Amino acid sequence: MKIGELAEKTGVSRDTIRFYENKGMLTEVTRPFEWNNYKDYGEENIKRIQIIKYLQRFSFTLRECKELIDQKNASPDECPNKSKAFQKKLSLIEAQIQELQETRDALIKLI
Amino acid sequence: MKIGELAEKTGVSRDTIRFYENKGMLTEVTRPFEWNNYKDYGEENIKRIQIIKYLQRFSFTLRECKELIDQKNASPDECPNKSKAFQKKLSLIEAQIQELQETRDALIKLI
DNA sequence: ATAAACCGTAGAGTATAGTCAATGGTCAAG
DNA sequence: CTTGACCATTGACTATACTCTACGGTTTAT
Repeated sequence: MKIGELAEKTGVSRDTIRFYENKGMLTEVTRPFEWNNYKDYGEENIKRIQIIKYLQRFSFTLRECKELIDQKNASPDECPNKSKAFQKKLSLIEAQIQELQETRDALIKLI
Repeated sequence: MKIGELAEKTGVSRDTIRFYENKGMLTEVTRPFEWNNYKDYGEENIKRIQIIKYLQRFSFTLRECKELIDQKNASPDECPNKSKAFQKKLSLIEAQIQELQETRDALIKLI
């Protein structure tokens, strides 16, 4: 699969794919042809990019996405650190909500 | 008032003061001495920096702080655009809360 | 055969709000 | 009179997640 096809299938730009690739977040990227230097992106990368997009919805950073992806590959039973990471992210989001609510209340008092 | 004194009185660093100055957020900065090139920061800047810190609590950006400060100088009756800006900021914060709450709920369902 | 569409790399730019380092000059205390 | 504390300027660096440009080579369609 060439980069354009992967871009189309995932809905992210070529540039973004190369960006992820440079960060070491993709897998099975080869250069199968001798007469050009085009790369081939394995099917697995469709799922990887979907996972990234999914995790980003919960405000995971790319660094965190990479950690989770790497861990998942390390242990076939997907769970232990994953749910810990989700719990942690949940706490963070709740703290942000709290802080914003306090700011909002202060603002309301002001107006 | 030299920069060090202003820094001490406001609790922000010299670097930050120079940063604000470059952004045109300070006033009455003169160079009253011929034998050195030390600057003199007018008393007014204490209040300016306090206003900036105050507005930042409500997540106003420096650009917005500058606009508000400039407007305030334009019209001695402080109110009209100011309260509009605060209303707008309030809506934004409430939208952020909303979004974070939705993310949180999605996360909770997931866990 | 040629133009459009694609591919690769490298490096710069975007936004925010500062912070840090280097350089050189100045002031105050002992 | 020298040491330490202060001042000014310039430019680079931080983090995040891309996006864009420039350059040159390749493939595909007409």
